[in-house]
Order: sequence, then C-alpha cells, then structure tokens
Amino acid sequence: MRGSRAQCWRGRFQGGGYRLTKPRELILDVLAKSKEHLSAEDIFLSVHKIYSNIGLTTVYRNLELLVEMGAVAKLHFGNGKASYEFSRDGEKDHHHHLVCRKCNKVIDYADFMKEEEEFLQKIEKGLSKKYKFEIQDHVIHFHGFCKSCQTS
Amino acid sequence: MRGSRAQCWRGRFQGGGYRLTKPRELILDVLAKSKEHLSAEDIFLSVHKIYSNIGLTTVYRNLELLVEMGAVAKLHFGNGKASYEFSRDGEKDHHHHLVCRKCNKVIDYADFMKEEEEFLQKIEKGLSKKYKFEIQDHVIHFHGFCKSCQTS
DNA sequence: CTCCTTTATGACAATGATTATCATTATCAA
DNA sequence: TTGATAATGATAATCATTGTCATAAAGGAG
Repeated sequence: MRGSRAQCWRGRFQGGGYRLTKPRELILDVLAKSKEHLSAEDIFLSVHKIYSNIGLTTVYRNLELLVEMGAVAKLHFGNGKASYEFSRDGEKDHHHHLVCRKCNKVIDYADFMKEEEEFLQKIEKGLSKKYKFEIQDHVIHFHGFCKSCQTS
Repeated sequence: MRGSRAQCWRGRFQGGGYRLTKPRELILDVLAKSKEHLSAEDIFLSVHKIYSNIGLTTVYRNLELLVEMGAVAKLHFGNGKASYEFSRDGEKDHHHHLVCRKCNKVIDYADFMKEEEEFLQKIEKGLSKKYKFEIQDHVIHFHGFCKSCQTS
C-alpha cells in the first residue's frame, strides 16, 4: 500500500537522475490531495504542518522540476502569484477554467471535456505538423465576470 | 484621418468616466502597431521614444484599466513578466499561442481559427448558462517544445 | 550495512516586476 | 476660462521568485 505511488514517482525521478526525497514526496502528496490549484506558498504551508523543516525555496525548486517533467502545470490567474496543479497526463479529472476578471475567482469545469479534448487533439495534430512543435499540454481559460461580479 | 480612432477610444473611455490623455493615446498606438504581445516595459520604452515624460507607473495603470475594460488581454508565458495584447473583440487578427516550455518562445497561430471560434462559441454558450458566468474572452495556450528545443 | 559521490536541502540575501503614495498637472464640462 | 476631478510621474514599498552556499540526505558500490 504505502509507497506504491511513491515507487511510481521514484521511477520517474530516477529516470532523470533525480532522487525521491521527503520534501518531494510531501509536495506530491499535497498536490494530489487538494484537487485545487495551489500557490507555492499554499503548498509550503501544507507541507510545513507535517514537516516543519521544509523551506520555501525547496518548494519552488521542486515545482519547477515537476513543471519541466511535464507532471505539473503552472498557471496564472490574476492574483500575482503562480498556481500549480497536476497536468492532464490523460487523467480522469482534467479540466479547464473560468476566471473572473474582477474577483479572480476560478471555476474549474469539466463539462464538455469529451468534446473539447477530441477537438483539441485534432487541432494539436495540425499545429504540431505545421510548426514542428511538440505539444504536451494545453491551457484553456475563459475570462469574464462570475455570477456575483456581474453588475448588470 | 488623425483622431478617428482616437475619437473612438475617447468615447469608450468617457463612457466609464475616464479621460483620453496623451499617455493613453500613445499606449494604445504602441499596442495597435505592434501585433506582438508586449511587456509593460516594452510599451514604456516604445512610448518613451516619442514622449519621454511617460512614467512606467502610468503604463501599468493604464494597462490595468484596459484589461478591466476588456480591451486588452494580459497573458503569462514563462518569463516572469506579463504580456499584453489587444483582446479579440471579434477582431480579424485574433489568434492563439504555442508556448515553448524550454526557451519560452511564443508562436502566434491563426490556423484553424474558424473552427476554433465556432467550437468555442458553442462551449461558451453552455458554460455561461450553467455557471451564470459572463464570458468575454478566452485564452488558449499549447505548451511543449518548439522546433529548436526538441531534444530527440 | 557502511562509505562515498552526488544531488538536494534550507537559511538567507538579492532580484525584479508590480503596486502604493502623494504632490502636481491635465482633461473637459459648464 | 475656470474649477472639480481624474491622471500623471517620481519615489518608495511590496512581495513573489531566484541565486548563493555551506550542510545534509539519497542510494549505488563494496
């Protein structure tokens, strides 16, 4: 039980010459548990609760690594800090975002995902051929006003 | 000739209780001329060439205003600073982005736009109904490796 | 299991983009 | 032309993120 997922990650890390360390494991745990998009500081605080040695720098460094590995997506909504979440990876809970222009609230939606993914795959194929670009992931944000920020 | 566009903007500003000032006019000019996504500093430097009084703060302030007005889109690629460009507004030259995960190069593409826009409109309709969210704009980014950053 | 090389960590300082402050100036409706 | 109000620009302040470096931990070799 314990460690089955850890072992999977261990493999992914070691493939790149990296090691599976406690901070890394805990960061992954936090990311996995909270389906939300978290800031580096959010993650730092969560990990800190059970491992008070963790340093904020380490969190940043590992997020950067995970982004490079393609395991984590770094997103920007409107609040000045980056948000991180697991990237699609063909996962079940892939989703897209509605971002409120006023209060910066973010709604994750998973409706229409089948159609969207299907459509995106077609587009991706065309684009990667034309631009010789290896597409690994995508981000779709709709911007506007959420229910409570609509003036009219 | 001169001023027809300015008058249009004057109207948009005054509708919100804002004024059309020289810095604003020049910032809009720069944004209109360069189809590229520009950073606040890029814009500052461009305006500065012909109006050396401009302050960086003013550029930030006005970009923020334009974003609020829905006239300008604020985007984040991977270089630590925000990029700005006119938002769609049903314009001819609406486009989406391919962002390289390694060198942060951004390719604007306008292929498949007809299909994409058609598809997005359908999605937007469904989402705005379900989430009572007033959608004004969207962002689509594909992430991966550009031609010259592909290792394999 | 212990040792050793290498990678990773954490405290701290430094950077750099963005924002707040505030006295001064410019816009524009009357 | 004038006056109320919005906008500007210089400066300082904030705050997320990155660089530095001495120390600690991982994990392969023996």
